[in-house]
Amino acid sequence: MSTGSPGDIPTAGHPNNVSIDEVAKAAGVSTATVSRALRGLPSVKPATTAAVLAAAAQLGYVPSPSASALASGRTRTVGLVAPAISRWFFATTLEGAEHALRAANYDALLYSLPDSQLPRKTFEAEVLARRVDAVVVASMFFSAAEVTQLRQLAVPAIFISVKQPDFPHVGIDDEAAAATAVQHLFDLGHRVIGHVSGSASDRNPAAPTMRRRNGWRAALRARGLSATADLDAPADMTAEGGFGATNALLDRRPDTTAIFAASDETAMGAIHALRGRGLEPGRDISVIGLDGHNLGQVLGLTTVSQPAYQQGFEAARLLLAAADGALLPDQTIFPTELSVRTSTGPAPAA
Amino acid sequence: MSTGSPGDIPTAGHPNNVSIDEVAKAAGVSTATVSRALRGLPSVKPATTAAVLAAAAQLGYVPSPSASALASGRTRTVGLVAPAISRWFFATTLEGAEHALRAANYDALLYSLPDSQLPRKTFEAEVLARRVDAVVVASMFFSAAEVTQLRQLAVPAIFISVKQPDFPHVGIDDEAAAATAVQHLFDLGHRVIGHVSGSASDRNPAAPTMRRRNGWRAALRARGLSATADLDAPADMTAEGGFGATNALLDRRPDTTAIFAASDETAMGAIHALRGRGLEPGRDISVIGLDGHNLGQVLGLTTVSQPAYQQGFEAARLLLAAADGALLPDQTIFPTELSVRTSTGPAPAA
DNA sequence: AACGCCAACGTAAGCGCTTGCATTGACCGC
DNA sequence: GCGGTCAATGCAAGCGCTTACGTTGGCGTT
Repeated sequence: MSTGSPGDIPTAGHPNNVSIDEVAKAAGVSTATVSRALRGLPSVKPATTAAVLAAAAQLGYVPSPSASALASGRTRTVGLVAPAISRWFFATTLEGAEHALRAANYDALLYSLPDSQLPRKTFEAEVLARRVDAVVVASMFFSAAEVTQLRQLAVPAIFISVKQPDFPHVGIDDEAAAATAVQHLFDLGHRVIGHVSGSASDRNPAAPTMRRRNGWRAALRARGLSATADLDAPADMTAEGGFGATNALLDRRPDTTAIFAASDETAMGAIHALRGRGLEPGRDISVIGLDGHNLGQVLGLTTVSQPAYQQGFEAARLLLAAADGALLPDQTIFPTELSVRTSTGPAPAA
Repeated sequence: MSTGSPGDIPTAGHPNNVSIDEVAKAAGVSTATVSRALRGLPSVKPATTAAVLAAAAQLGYVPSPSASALASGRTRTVGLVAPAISRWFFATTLEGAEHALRAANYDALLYSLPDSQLPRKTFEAEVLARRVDAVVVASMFFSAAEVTQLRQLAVPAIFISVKQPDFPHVGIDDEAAAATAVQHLFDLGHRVIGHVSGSASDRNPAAPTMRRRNGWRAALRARGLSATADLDAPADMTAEGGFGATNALLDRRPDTTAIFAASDETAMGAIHALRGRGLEPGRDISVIGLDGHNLGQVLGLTTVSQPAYQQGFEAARLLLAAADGALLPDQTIFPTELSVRTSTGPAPAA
C-alpha cells in the first residue's frame, strides 16, 4: 500500500513479470509463505498474510496459472462442451455455467463442434487432456468411443439435458414436460396432436428429444388418442428443421389441429410453416413449444419453459462443489412451467 | 506403431501421466529432440521425427499445456470476451471465433460479464493475465480503465463490431447498412421513418448502435426527411427493449409508417409491439432490422444481414496470423446484404 | 528445569516442458 | 588429409509455482 507520496517507483498494475520470489523478498518472507498467504491457507499468521498481500499489491503481482497448474496438477479450468453455441439452449446454459465458474475464479474453456451438421463430428476429448479439472457437456449424446475418451481425462464430468449413463445429470423431466404440453392441448379440445420431434439420428433413450417423444406418445395414449408414426415428424432442432417437418406432417395428416414441438426453435419453424400455408397459429392450428426461448414472446409462442441458465449454472456449481469434496448427485431435475400465449387456442369445431 | 502382436503392454490412450522423458527413452533420443519433433521443427531428421511420433503414440503421450506454457511463455489460448453469450450476435461470433481457434489447435477461454444489465459490470482484464496470447472482444465498448488493463496484458487484441480507438477492428459499415435500410423504406414510399436504436448508455461514436443511428439520421436528411429526436427511440438491444421503445415511439409519433431497428432482436420486439396494437407489420407499419438473425425468417423480418459467424472467425484468424508475424489490418469490413421479407411493404396511402 | 508439542515458517525438490549453447560426425574443398 | 561447415542432436538451466519435510521458538506440563 503506497502512502501516495510522489516518487513511488513500482506501482500497482505493472508489467506482469513480477514473480512470487520478488514478492517474498519485498515482504521479507520465503516464497513458500507467499504461496500460502496468497491462497489464504490457515497456517499463516494474519499479520504475515497482510504483509504479503500488501507487497503483492505494491508490486502489481499477478500469479502465473501455468506455473500453478504445473506444480499443483490443478488447472482451475473447466471445459464447456456443446455441439453449437448459436442455438438458444446452448448459449444460455453456457452463459450460466460460465458465470458460476467465474464467480469461483475458475476459467471456462469453450469447445463447440466444428460444425453443427448431422452426422456431427466426433468429440475429441483429448483436446481437453491435462487442461481442465472438470467437464460440463451440454446436450450431446456421446458414442462409446467418446465416453471412453472422456473417462480417460480422469476428471469429473456432468451432462446437461442428455442422460448419459453412469454420469451425473442436470436437466428437466422431459416426459413430464411433454405431458404438460399435451395436457394443455387436450384441455383446449384438441384430439389430433402431432409432434415435431428431434432428428432421427437422436434415436437414443438418453436424448431429451427421445424422452419428449416418448412423453408425447404416452400422454396421447393415456388419453385414448392415437399416436401413430405419421403424427410424428422428426426435425433438426432448428427453426428450419421445424419448418420442413411441419409441412411434411400437415401434408400427411391434414386433420392435425395441434402440434407439440420438441423445442421452441422448431416451434417457431412450425409457426412459419403454418403462416406459409395461410393458417393462423392458435386459431386454425395450435402450436406449443418447449424451452422458454427469449423470443417466444415476440411470436406469442405458448411453451413449456425450462430454466436453461440455471441448469448451466447449477451444473458448474455442482462440479466445483465436487472439487471441494462434495459428492455429485446423480440427478438434478429442474421444474418446468407452462406459459400460455397466443399460439395455442381452442380446437376448431369439426 | 505396434505390430499388432498380442501382449503389447502399453497401448495408446492410456492414463495421461506419460511425460516427454519417457517418450525420449522409448525413442532412444533426448527430451530436447522429442520436444522438437513433436512440434515439427525442421531441424529434426524425418526418420527421427517418425520414431518419436511412433513412440509417443505407442505410449499414449499427451503434452502438458501448463508445462509448455510455463517454459515457452505462450499459452496457445485466446480470450473471448463478450457482454453476454445468449444474444444472437455474440453467440454467433463467438462460435466463429472458437472454430477458427480450434482449427489452429488453440484454446478458447470464455469471458462474459457477470450480468447483462446496464450499467454493465466493468471488465477486469486481469483475469486473463498470463493466460492468453491474444484477446477477441465482441461488441463491447471499453472505458479508459478497461483499455488500460487490456493494454497491460501486453497481448494483441481485436475488437468486433465496436471501433475501439487504436485497436484493430472487424465489422461492417454500420452507416452504410443503416442507409441501405432507409433506402429500402424510402423506395417503398415511406417518409416518416422512426429508429429503434441502441440504448442511451451507448452514446459513444465507436459503438455500432451510435453509428447506425448516425447512418439513419444522415440517410433521412439526405432525402430531405426529418430526423428529429422524437423519431429516435433508444432501447436495449433485446426484444424486450425493442418492444418498449416501439410503443414509446408510436405514442409520440402516431404518423410513423416505418421503423428501422438497430438489430433484429429489437426489430422482433418492434413487431411484437405492433401486433399488440393491432397493427400488421409490412402492411400498416413496416419494420426492418439489421443482423440476419436465424429466426428472422420465421417472423418474415426484412433485414440488412451481416455475416456474424465470419466476423468472429476472421477476428480469430487475424489474431493467429499476427502470432505468426503477419500484421493486423486496422479495419476488416464485411459486406451486408438486404433481405426483403414480409415485414416491410409499401407505405399506406395517406 | 527439562521435555514435548505445535504453530509458523523455511528449504528445496520437483511439475513437464522449451531453448540457448555445446557437441558430434559427415561431408566438402583445396 | 585436414580444418571448416553445418545438420542433427544432447545437455542442462530454467519457467514460476506447490508442497513434503525440516526447523525454530514459545508455551504448557510434570
